Amino acid sequence: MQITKAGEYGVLGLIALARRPVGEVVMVDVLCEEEAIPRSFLGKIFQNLTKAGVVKSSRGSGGGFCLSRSAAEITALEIIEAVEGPIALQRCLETEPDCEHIGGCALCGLLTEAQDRIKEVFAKTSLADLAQRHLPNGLVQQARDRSLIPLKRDGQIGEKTTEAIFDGPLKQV
Amino acid sequence: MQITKAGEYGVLGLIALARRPVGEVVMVDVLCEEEAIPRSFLGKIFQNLTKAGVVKSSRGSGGGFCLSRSAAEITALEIIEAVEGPIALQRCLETEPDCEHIGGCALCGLLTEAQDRIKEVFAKTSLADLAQRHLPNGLVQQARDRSLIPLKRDGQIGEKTTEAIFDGPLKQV
DNA sequence: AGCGAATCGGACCATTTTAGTCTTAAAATG
DNA sequence: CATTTTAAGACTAAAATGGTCCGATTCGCT
Repeated sequence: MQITKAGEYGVLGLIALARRPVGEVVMVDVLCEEEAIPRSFLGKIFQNLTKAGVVKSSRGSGGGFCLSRSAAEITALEIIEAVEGPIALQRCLETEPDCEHIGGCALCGLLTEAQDRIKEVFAKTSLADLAQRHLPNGLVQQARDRSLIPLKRDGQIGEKTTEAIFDGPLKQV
Repeated sequence: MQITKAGEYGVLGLIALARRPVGEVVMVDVLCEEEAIPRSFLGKIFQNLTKAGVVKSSRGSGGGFCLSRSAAEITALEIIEAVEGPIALQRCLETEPDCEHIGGCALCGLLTEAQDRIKEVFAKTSLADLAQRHLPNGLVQQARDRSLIPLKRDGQIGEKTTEAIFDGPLKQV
């Protein structure tokens, strides 16, 4: 009962993409650096996102990925299901439409309800929402290396600290 | 993002236990037959439920398991977490208390919310609720073997059919 | 046309988890 | 003390997870 790394990376990669102006084509390598994701893995994940119609890919020199729609029109549910397959807590609904227990199964009812709640949460959150409140993981890592952020924080990060992270000269990892 | 077989069997086994008068000691073998669960597997699962204080075990001849409390006081959340470990959609909260992304991670917020919703659903459902609306899997299987229920149903099972399943002579599988 | 840059698609691989089984030990009953 | 039942843990096969790697393809540029 966990989100997979693939799902996690997929969302993070898209957040990095969503930070740029719409339509800008970005290479996988760039996205990986920003969010500290293994390169070849994100490539594979983005293949699924392309098939699902979330991003558009262009090959060849100058190629890369861009969002196929505005970030506000892409939901977290869409992203996660594109990468991990449909969210299905119970198995019976996945393989066969009828539960083995023929309507007398209490578990199915319970799991269906839980599943619906999860989907609600994911469906109401857009990629734009996520991008807005996300601090790039790669930059955070770099900042930590340069001791701009303490490893164990005692308070919240203030505006100043955040600025410092973004303004400092970036060491490409 | 699925419930495990262990979790599923744990709930079903407890439902079977909850159908009896409180305090009655039942052997694993009996519960397995009723819900069509592999014997040795359910034994192991019930070990965890014992440790978690959901059931009490007694060894030796005449031994078995019984609920440690009334079924109304046991929640589905308690059962599932006892068997599968704590429900934690995101990993960062599991291993270390601080998210890697130091509060700037949009994913953590999203997953935490989804996780809270799941827990709500599971926490508000008691074992008594589940037992009430559950038709024993083993019996359903047997009934199907004897063609009391069509494999592909066209409608819902009526009262009559349900009665028939419970009243018929039971072939122990 | 040809070269290099870059993705696509799929094969491949190591590790972990899942879903069980089996065996030995320990406890309770008669 | 023999039988019955759980406890605990070792063991195993199969699937999922988390990647890597490489050849094919396609695009842009000269």
